[in-house]
Amino acid sequence: MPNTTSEAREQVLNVAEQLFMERGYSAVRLKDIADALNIKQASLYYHFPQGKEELYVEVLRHSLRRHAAGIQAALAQAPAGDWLAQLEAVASWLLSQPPVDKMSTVQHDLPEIHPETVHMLDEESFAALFVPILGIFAAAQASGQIELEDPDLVAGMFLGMINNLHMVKAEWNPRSKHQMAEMLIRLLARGLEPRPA
Amino acid sequence: MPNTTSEAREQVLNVAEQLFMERGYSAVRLKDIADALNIKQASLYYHFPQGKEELYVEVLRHSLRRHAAGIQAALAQAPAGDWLAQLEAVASWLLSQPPVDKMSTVQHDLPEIHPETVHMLDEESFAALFVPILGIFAAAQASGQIELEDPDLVAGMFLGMINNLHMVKAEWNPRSKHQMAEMLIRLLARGLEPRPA
DNA sequence: GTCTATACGCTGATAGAC
DNA sequence: GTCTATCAGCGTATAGAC
Repeated sequence: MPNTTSEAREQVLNVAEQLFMERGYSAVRLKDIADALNIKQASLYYHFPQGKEELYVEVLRHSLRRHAAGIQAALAQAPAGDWLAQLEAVASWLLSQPPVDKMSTVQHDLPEIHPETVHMLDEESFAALFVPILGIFAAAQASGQIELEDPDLVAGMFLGMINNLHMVKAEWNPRSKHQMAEMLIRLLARGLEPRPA
Repeated sequence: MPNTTSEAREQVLNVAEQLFMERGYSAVRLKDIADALNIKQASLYYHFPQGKEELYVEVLRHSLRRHAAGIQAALAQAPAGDWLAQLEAVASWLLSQPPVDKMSTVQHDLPEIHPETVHMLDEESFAALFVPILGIFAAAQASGQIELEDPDLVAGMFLGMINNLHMVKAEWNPRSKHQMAEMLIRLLARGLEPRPA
């Protein structure tokens, strides 16, 4: 019975995720994925009978599920109420993973995908990525630790900012991505500090 | 004599830029570009005899030249020494243009392009986009208006931040991109404010 | 400058053996 | 689960007329 969880299928998803995320949907050939797995292109159809599009969508869902769990875990491990530590924990998780550029992915690649599917992915990525981040800022604001006009905007910027770090080549900046994330978060924190009227 | 500046060629570049920037190199078919111009696919080879890759590279160079000029113009028009106004002017320019995601473009699409060409584009985008922004921050820092540890990092973040705004769908956030840019810049400015030890 | 016609390689996909 | 064999369709590119 295909289409269920299995060792081999999992491997396909992981390898495919790597490739799709770094090159985008249309630039990745099924042969590339098969080669990376040392199997033949046609063998992929055992796991994903509907072909490339199904594989891609499953990759995205797989990735989003992992991110939802990873971000929750990062938050659980960070001191409750410490929004700065929480942001850093989430950033650290995001940097440990292949890039998940919600927007870039969704807008570059998904024109080629069925619109209903796109909508579903939109909602899943919203729940997995955006909502938890937004929660951090909202809580910090509610407790008066920060002042911000538009939590949605800042949450989106945060995600984008961290994601951009994935693309910074080592030659551009000598620091590690984690160091850069930390500096940017510190900068953000300064900007959000409450201040006397 | 092809390969030179001409009305038709310019049109091709503009239409192709739009498509390449929103879908990425491999997802755009020469037929898509031709259709948008109401000409036939093969006709593109009159202007770009080397084919798709040449067209793409010329699109990028064309775009970078326009950005270099546009950013300079934006800076010239902003009050000298007013780094905030300068950032806003640059942001406004960038938002008026099709996206130029230096990094996303360079890393998604350019695997399929000759490496030497990639290097050249790297340098051109560095000079056209990064250097002017960096200049703003460096000058502001030199004159003591801001305090920042890593100007390169902040300049890169600024570019990425503005570019991300291109992908924010209207349903996500009711504000205009310019409003969002203004808010983000204000936030950044707060974070960079010098403060007493 | 743009067209028609066409060649050709590549890619996604199917069928069926092991 | 993975393989070989095969194919239809698409996308790039070329040749040459207008």
